[in-house]
Amino acid sequence: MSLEDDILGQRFASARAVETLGFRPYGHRFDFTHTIPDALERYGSASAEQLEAERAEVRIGGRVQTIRRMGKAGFAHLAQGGERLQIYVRKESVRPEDFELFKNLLDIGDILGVEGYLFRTKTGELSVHASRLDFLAKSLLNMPEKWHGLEDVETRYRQRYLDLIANPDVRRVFVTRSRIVASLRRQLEERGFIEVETPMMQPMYGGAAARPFVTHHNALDVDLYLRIAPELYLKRLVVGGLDRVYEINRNFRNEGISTRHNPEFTMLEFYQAYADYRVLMDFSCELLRRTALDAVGATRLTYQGREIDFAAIRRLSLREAVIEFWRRDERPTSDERPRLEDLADPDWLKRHSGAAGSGAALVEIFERIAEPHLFDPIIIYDYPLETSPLSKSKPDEPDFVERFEIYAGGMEIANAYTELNDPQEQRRRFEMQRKLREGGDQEAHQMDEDYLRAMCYGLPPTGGEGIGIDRLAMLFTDSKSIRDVILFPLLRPEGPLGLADRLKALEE
RNA sequence: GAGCCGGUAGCUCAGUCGGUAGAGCAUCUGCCUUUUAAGCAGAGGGUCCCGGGUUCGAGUCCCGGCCGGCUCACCA
Repeated sequence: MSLEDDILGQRFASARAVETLGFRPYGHRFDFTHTIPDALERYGSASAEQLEAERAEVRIGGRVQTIRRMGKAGFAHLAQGGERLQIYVRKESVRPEDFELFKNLLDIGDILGVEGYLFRTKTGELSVHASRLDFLAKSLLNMPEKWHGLEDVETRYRQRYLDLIANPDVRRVFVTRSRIVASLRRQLEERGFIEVETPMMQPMYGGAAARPFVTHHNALDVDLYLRIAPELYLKRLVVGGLDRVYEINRNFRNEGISTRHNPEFTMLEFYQAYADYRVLMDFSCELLRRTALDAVGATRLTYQGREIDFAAIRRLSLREAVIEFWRRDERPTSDERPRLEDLADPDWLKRHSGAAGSGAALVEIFERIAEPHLFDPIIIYDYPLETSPLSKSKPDEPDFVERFEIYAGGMEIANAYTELNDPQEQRRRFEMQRKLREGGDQEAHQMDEDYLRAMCYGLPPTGGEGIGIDRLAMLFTDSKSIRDVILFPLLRPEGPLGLADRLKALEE
């Protein structure tokens, strides 16, 4: 018999004994007067004398975190909402069954309700002087160690609930993530955007360059793709007159997993009719500035040891960025810093990149030369048309489109453009993509005639933008890995645990 | 997909040159009415990730596999 079976058996026996004492081992309801954070907020600064005078009666509930038993009395900490409050259980102050419960049957991890009055101990800690205990739930398995918490990364991801119990910082990360999303929603709502939900299962995937997950619908007998982006559906809605529309939801891309990539990730996409990418640049800066304030209370923050400031976002064209970040020592050749004319010269581009087209080469060079250095938040604008099949071209530079990306912490966090709204031009772009696809580019955009049809009815001039919520959460919580801001990141499935059999054996 | 690193008690970790498997917390028994990483005395608990191999002998060395992390590639 392993130790864990031993513990499971002990705890199961303890749950039965709790029942024999007259408690329910798994309670139904507990009417508390304060959450633990509320109680600390309300009474955290009250002096011992004030507490004694007021003798505030409270009922609190939470998970038992520590127990210190001393013969005829003892202390425990209850944890709730990321905070903890001490309780003091004295034999002569509670019912006999309460003390029996506390003395012999309570385990770390159990959920307990306590009624009593607030006081301060000798050492000054706010505590509940218990008059009555309620048993609310038994914990049958050992909790992680109290001092070091749970460090095993795999267990933290697979059993996130344990991570949340044992590591208070983890809770803060996900609270911050929630604040980010709430702030973005609030700002968009304030500007008259409405939130919608568009299909996650799509007969044709588009709106980004990525490989999709495929699934199958039995009744219709059709293959469907999990969406790689909601873009084409949101723009159909703009055609339908939803001039300001947004969606915050999951995208799925069947690609590698890394510290910056999870196969499912959350994206905000919003579309504003009658706006262009210049309007979105200004809006983005304000959006990020206020999200930072709402999420962490400041626009300056530290990411991986370096300060970044969301109130001061630089703007640089893609070509300017290549020139600015050009470094001879990172090049295999001894070329001098290029001039703008070089970046327009197909021969020069061919010499410096293996990519097929001039546009792809320019982007490849940018990603190699400049991207790693984009740590401070920065807007990079004017991308080659070739790599942007859904963006509107620049009137004075037909090989470039009105598109920008925002980088911060060395990561791309947003992508935006003036939407292409000319159906003939869109058809030609799709045909260009089809040629790339026939040339072996699996991620090239598919011809989407249904989308073309919508555009034929007339898409107003529109600016659209996508912001990666997970990466924003990484920046605002100083997380190195995207898995630390996703509650249940994708892992290979575990084998059978055998827990059902062990529980069954206990019952027999 | 490639390279590097890791997997030992429920948790956090030691384990020397290949020679009987260790500590703290947690658990169990006893004592203890203001403790707080409570304390004191005692006890139990191991598929050393899995499978082969070398060896008189493997947690330790070799090979294969599984799972995870990091870096790179792809991508956002």
